[in-house]
Amino acid sequence: MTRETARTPRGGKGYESAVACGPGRPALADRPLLSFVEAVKVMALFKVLANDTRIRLLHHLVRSGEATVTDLAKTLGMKPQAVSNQLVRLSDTGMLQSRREGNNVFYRVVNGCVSPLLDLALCLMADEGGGSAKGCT
Amino acid sequence: MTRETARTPRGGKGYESAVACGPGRPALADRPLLSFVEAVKVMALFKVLANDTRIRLLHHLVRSGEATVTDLAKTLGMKPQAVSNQLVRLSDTGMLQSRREGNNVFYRVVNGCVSPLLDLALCLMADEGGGSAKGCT
DNA sequence: ACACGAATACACGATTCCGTGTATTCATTG
DNA sequence: CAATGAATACACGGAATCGTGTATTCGTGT
Repeated sequence: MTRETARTPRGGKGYESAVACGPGRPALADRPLLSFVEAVKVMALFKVLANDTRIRLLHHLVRSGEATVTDLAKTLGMKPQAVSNQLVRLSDTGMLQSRREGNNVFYRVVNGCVSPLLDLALCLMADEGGGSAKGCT
Repeated sequence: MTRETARTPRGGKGYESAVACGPGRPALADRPLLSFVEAVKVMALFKVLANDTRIRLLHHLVRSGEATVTDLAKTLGMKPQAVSNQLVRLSDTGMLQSRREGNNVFYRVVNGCVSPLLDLALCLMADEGGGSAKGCT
């Protein structure tokens, strides 16, 4: 309780959420502090994204719309087993969905948050290397 | 229960980036496929976020603007060593910045992407638990 | 100089994760 | 039915991660 000043007029204090995520969602800064279980949930989400293979899979799927396991395996230069493992993992989070057509299984992105999230990540990544004026918005 | 209809009118093909991340940035779907090193960089970023302690630290800092190590440690109910470790880790990515005042060290968020990223994560998390209509945008 | 608290640095034990290799299931074709 | 190819299930070895405990640095006050 030394200095409560600062109070940083950063964007998003009193605003609504920057991302259009349903109507009337309060801004992040106005939400009550994340509970432990909420934090664990968010952690689980980021944990799924914390893997270069899964990131490349997601980006390829965002670009192509749909792809089979072998197609993805060839594109990434990996074995189908490894790719399938990661695809299952991505499906468990609700980001992906599979569709069987004959002998092949097509995967596609079914959650609209995935693309913005990747975009924002690239954004933040660019800022790191950038100079002083950080912040994407 | 494979929903085969769909054919998903994937948003963001030909658009600019959904996140205002500098002018003229192409949409994610229009970018060339992520190279290996790019994917590794993004992975490193998500890896830092893939921890409940760091997430709660970030959220608390987004809310309070600035806080000391002991303050954060008390808020999270953890030892100062653990909190300091995670704060250093967050600082290495350029999300946080430290400022010394007397005996205490204040940390604060210095990258504008952090808040939207957390917001979007909560968003996606809500969708998972939600029913059928997935997608935040 | 000395003591005290805040913050950090470092090594250790337990846990988790990822790709590989092997085996199994599913669908098509001869 | 046998055979092939696609996809998945499962256990294994190597690597990374996290909080703890101990020791050290930094700043202040007596």
